[in-house]
Amino acid sequence: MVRQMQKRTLETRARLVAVATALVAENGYGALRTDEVVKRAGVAKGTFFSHFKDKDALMDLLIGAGIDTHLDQLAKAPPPETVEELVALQAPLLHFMIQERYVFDVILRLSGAAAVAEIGAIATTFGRYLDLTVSWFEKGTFRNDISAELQADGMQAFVTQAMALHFCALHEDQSMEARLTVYLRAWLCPGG
Amino acid sequence: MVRQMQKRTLETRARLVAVATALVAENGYGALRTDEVVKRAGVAKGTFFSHFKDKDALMDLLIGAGIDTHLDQLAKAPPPETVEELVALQAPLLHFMIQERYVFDVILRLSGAAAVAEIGAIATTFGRYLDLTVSWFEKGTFRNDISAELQADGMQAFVTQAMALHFCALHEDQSMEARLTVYLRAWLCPGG
Amino acid sequence: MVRQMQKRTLETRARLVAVATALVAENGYGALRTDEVVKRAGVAKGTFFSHFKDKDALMDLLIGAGIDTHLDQLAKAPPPETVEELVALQAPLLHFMIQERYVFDVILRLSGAAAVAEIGAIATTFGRYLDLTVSWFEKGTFRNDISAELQADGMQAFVTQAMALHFCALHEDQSMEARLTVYLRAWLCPGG
Amino acid sequence: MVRQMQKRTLETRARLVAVATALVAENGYGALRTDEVVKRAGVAKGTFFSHFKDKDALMDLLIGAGIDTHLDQLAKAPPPETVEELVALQAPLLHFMIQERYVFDVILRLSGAAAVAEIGAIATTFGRYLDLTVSWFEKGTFRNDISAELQADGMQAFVTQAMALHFCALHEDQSMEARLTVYLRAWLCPGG
DNA sequence: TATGAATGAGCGTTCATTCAT
DNA sequence: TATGAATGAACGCTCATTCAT
Repeated sequence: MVRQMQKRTLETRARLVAVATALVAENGYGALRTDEVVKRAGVAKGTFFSHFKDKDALMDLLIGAGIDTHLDQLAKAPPPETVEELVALQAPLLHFMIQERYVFDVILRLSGAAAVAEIGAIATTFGRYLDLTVSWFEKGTFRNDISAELQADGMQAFVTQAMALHFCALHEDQSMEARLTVYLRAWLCPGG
Repeated sequence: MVRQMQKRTLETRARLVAVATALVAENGYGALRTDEVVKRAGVAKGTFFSHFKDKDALMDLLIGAGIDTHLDQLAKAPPPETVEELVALQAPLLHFMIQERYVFDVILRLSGAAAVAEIGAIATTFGRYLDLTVSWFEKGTFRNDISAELQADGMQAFVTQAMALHFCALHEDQSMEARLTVYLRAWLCPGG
Repeated sequence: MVRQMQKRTLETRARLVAVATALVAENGYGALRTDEVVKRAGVAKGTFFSHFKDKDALMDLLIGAGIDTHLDQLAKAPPPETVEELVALQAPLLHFMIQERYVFDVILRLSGAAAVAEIGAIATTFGRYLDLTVSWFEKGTFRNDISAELQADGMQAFVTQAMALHFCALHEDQSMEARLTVYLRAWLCPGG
Repeated sequence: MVRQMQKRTLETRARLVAVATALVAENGYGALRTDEVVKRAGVAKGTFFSHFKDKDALMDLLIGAGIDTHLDQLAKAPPPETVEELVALQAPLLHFMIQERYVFDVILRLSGAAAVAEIGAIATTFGRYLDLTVSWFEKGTFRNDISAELQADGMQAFVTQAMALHFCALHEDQSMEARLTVYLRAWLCPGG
């Protein structure tokens, strides 16, 4: 049985997260420094590392929370019925993920947990993301020759590709949304 | 007119590459340290950086060469005519790219050049890779509703996705090849 | 009147000592960590420090007990009558003290109490050690030009020197016993 | 062949040592902080650690230099001919070594090199100290029944003992010099 | 080109000890 | 007594990159 965390523990952890969130808002994710978090939170360095295995664990939490907020919006909206709606609905989330190269890199690294024991916020949230999109495809609005899961999986692949190309100088001619639209049309409306 | 490189320069560069290749063979790409390279090559630290812009430039060269070797094999083979052939043909290359998480990360980072001026070996080789696969799809063996370029682009997306899931503990049930086969069938043979 | 310690208190303390003893047997004195002790004893960190002023107090107890066990043997034996007997009799104790560099360092630090109030197990035991050796010299078997106390004091100095050289790479040619024998012969049998 | 250090290297090292020496003069050995040394010397942290394996290596150098300075004085003086002269001559050195408990501890730890490869300044200087005292005893002023080396060795043991007791509350009644005098008389003038 | 000492900012670690509950 | 989260001040380390010679 997992021991219940004490109130003080939760408070300290919350303060660390709050401070980190504020610092990210000020300077971005890539500029976050553990020393600054610790200093502003008024806790000892050792306390930070008794709450988070390392800085990445904190980044995982922060970015995971950011993704989750966007997923909450997606979950509220009615299931998209066209490729354009699919793209438009997901656009805010995707822009969150590519706001900084650093953020995108962290997500690429942590979205697939290397070990089951290491499933963190981002990996969890990507599970939720996938579930949500599967539910969209289960309406049967798009392809019927393949499962909803596969449609969702494929969309994930194209979303990643579109985001990756966003950081590529050779593909500046098109917006990420335009690129994704082309991909998804070919993926979800073949022959259409 | 570009000044012809001097013999000694070429020799030094060749020695650095040879040493790096040997070290990679011993300890893998991720464990390569510039310190070790220069030490074993018998040159100074600065010499390394007068031959390579940065460590990534060397990695780009080494990994790019590895990819190119595999592409040579692909180019020799007749264009694949089924999804199974597509997967089987590319499998060696893909396994090269996922031999180490570090290698996969470098490829993800460098396959799309961040700036036009930074097109290196990996980016070049990925261009070649794309051209080659486009030529396969130009045979018209697969989809006719979308361009060969788009088919190749999509395959790229699925290949990346399949490789990424290779590093994910939650997806150890299926081999990369199996995963890719499912993807490509859905992508290249919709309704089939 | 000193309040009788409660049963639970004594049990907790005994458990802490027992656990620490076991851990020392497993990993040595230098590797003992309070974290491990309290974890295995199933008590809180603070409990440890309500039983022992600091970690040194526990080490003092543990090592002091080890020394005492050896002193019991020395006390049982008849007073040594030659330098060889002196060395042979004390050898087990000395080897206990140099089993680990860490142990030797703790003994050096605690054998002379820094403050009268801080006389602990090791300091006490060293007092007993000195008394015992004084009693040997009071037999008059060795020097008669100086007091038994001084003879014992000097032996202490040579014992310490011999032990210290044990940790010195430059003196690996001779065993501690051989070194000590030479010293004591010169100290206790001058001109002999 | 050991490569000749470059001028700049020597300068940097000298600056580090000079700064450390100054800081020690201000606050004592125990209060020396690597961060402060680095900061005041105007060099990078990494530079410090490329010159000294760790902080102990610097302390070894500093304290070793201090001891050496005193040894220079001892070397200049004529060989002592009485126990009183022996004590008086060495007194400044001994007081240097017990000026701080921290210093004495470092000396105890480093005076006997644990490995031949680790022979540092203090261990070297102790070798010199021993050689010097051996030369005193070679005059034949004291004992003739044992070698000069053994006389020197024994003096070392008593010197250590006398210094150790200096930090011991139970022996505050006598000065270190008085204690040492008693010891050396018994050691060097037996029967006298 | 070649040299290699120096850079440098940040991360992670240590672990005995304290103190509010 | 017992609890255990928090403390805290260093230290050591990393290692690709730069720059004066």
